[in-house]
Amino acid sequence: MNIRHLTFRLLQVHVEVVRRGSVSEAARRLHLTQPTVSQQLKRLREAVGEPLLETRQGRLEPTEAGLELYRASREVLGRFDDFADYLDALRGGRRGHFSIALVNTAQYVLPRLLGPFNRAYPEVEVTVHIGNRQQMLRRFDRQEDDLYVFSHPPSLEHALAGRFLRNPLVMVAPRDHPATREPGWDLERLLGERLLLREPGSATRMMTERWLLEQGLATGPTMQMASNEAIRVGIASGLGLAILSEHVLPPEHPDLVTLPVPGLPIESHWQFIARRDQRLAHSALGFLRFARDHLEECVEARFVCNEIFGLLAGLEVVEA
Amino acid sequence: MNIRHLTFRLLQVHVEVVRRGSVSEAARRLHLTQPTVSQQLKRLREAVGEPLLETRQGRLEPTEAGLELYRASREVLGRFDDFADYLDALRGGRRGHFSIALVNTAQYVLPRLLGPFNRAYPEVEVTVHIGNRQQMLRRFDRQEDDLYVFSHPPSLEHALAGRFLRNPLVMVAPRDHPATREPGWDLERLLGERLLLREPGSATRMMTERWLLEQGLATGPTMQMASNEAIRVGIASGLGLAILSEHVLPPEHPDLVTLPVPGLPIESHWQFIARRDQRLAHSALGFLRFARDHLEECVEARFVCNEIFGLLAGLEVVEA
DNA sequence: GGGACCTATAGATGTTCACCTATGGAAAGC
DNA sequence: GCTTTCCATAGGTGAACATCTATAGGTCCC
Repeated sequence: MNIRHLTFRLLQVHVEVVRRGSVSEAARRLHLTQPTVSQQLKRLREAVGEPLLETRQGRLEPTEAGLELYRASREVLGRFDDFADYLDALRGGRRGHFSIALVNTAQYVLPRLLGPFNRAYPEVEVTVHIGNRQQMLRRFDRQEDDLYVFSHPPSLEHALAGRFLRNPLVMVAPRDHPATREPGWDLERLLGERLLLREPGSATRMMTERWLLEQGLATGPTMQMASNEAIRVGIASGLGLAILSEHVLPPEHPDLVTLPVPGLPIESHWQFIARRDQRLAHSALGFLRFARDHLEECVEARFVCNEIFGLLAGLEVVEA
Repeated sequence: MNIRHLTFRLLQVHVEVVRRGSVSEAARRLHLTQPTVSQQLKRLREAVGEPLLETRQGRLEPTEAGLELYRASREVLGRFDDFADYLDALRGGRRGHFSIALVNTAQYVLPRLLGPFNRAYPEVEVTVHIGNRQQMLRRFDRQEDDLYVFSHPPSLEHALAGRFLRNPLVMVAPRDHPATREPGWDLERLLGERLLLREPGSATRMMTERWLLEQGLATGPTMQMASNEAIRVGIASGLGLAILSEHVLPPEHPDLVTLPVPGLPIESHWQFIARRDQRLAHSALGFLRFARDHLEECVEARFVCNEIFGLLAGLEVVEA
C-alpha cells in the first residue's frame, strides 16, 4: 500500500460510503455524482490493494480491510478536525504562547494587566522577560520576543509602538528630609545630596541624565544601584535621594516622600512595541486587544494613556 | 484550513523538515531537490493558512501551529503505518476472520484441524456453522461463508472442491446384536430390523437411501432422528440399527459394533468447497494451506485423503 | 568581502486528481 | 415481468500536484 496515492478526500468518501452502506446515498450526501464516488472507491481499492467493500444482503458492507481502513480514516480525519479547532483557537488568540519583554520598572504595573488577561484566556501562556533597557533592546534586536515594553521605542523603522501608560519620574526622598519642611531647597541644593542612580543601560537613568542635561545641571555625589528596590530601600535608610518612577513606590510608603521639584515629574510613557518584520502571535494580538479594552479597569486612572488602538490599527494593516 | 488541499506527502515533508530543522537536509533525506521541498512547504502553509516554520538562531523551528501540525502528522502517518501492518497480516493470513460451514457429521473431525490451526494463528478468528446438508447448501447459495465442507460439492460450476478426508458409512448395531454371533444375517434380514435414519436433508440419509436404491433394496421399518448423537444412543439402547459415518463413533464404544455387511462401507469423502465467484479471505486460504500441510498430524492415517493442493491450485489461479 | 552555505521564487512539464456526462448491466420492488 | 434503483465503466476536462532546473537573495565564517 503506497500512502502517496491516498488522499484525505478518498478517505472522506470511503467513510461516507461505509457509513451509508450505499454509493449513491454517499454521493448525494457529498454532493457528488454516483460515478465519481464509484471511481474514487476504485482508486482507493487500487491504492490499498485489497477489496474494501462487498455486497451483502443488498447493502454494501466493508470487508475486514475496509473496516480497518474506515477506523483509520475516522481517526485521521478526527485528528485533523482537532487540528482545525486548535488553529481556530490559535487564531482567535484563545490559545497559544507569547513572550513579552519588560524594562525593569514596568514590572510593577504589567502584572495588573496580565492577571485579568490570564483569567480571561487561561489557555494562553505568557512568558515575561525582565531586564534593563539595554538588555531588552538586545532581545529586541535578536527578535526574541513578541512584545516589548519600552519608554522609547528602539527605531520606529523596525517597530510599531502604542503608548498605554504614563510613567512619571519624581524626586523621592526620605519622609523626614528637611526639604519637606524648609523652603528654599532648589534643585541645585538637592543635587548636593547623594543621588542614587540605576546602572548604565537603565531607562530611568538615561532619562534622568538627559533631563539633568537639559536643565544644565551636573550631578553631585552619586551611588549606583542596579535595582529600583535597592534604591527605594536606600532612600528610606537615608542613603540619599533619587529620581524614580512613581510606579516603583508602593501604595503605602510611610518612609518616603516625593519632593515637588520644578520641572519634575519627568513625563514619560510606556509603550507596547511590536516588530514590524515579524508576524505577531495571535495570542499576543489578543493580549493587546485585551489591554486596549480593559486597561482602565486594571490601573489607576491617573496613569492611563490608552493609545493601544493605534498600534493595533498598524498591526492589522501588516496582517492584511 | 481546507483538508482537501492536504496530502499525506505534504505531511511527510513537513515532518521531515521539522525533524531536521533544515529544508536542504530534509530534501536530501527525501531524495528531493531543495526547491521542491520549499515549494511543498509553501503549499502546506497556504493550505493551513498559518506560518508553520520560522528561523531561530540559524535553525528552522516550527511555530506553534507548525508544532501542532507536526504532532498531528506524526499521529496520522503512524496510524497508516499501523494500517499497512494490519494489511500485511491480513494478506499473510495471520489475522482476520473467516467462516466455515460444516455438515453435521463433519463436526466430529474438523475441530482436530481447527485446534492446531488456532494455536498456529491465534489472531485468526473462525466461525463455524453446523447443520445438515440442506441447510449448508442454503448458506452456500447465499454466499454466507468462506469455506464449506460437503461430501458432494453443490455444483462445480460455482464451486472449487478438494477432498481431504474419507468418510466411510458403516452399519452400526448394538454390541450384543445376534448378527455378531450367528451367520446368515444378510442385508435384507438386517433391514427387517428398525433402521434409524437422519432427517431428510441430511447427507448421511441421502447417501444411505441412494445406496439402498442401488442395491435394489427397500427399507423396512424406520425411525427418524435429527441427530447423529441421538441415533448413536438409540442404537445402544436397542432401538434399531443405522448406517452412520465412522467418525460419529467415539474412539471407545463398548455398546456398539459395526457389522461387516457386503457392499459397506459406503465410501464417501469430505471436501473443502470454496465459491468460484467470491474472493476467498486470506485467512481462509491460510487455513487451507495449513490443512494441506498438517492434515496428517491431525487425523488418523486411515481417514486421510489429502487432495487440498488441487483446490489451492485452483484458487491461486482465481487469485491471479 | 568573497565563499560556502542556506532558503525562496520563477518557470516548465508530465502525471494524477476530482470531477463531470453517458451508458449498460445487475438487483430489488411491486 | 416490468420498472426503478443501484453500481460500474468509459471517456473527457480543467485544475492541482510533484517534481525538476536555473537563479537570486540571504547568513555566516574566515
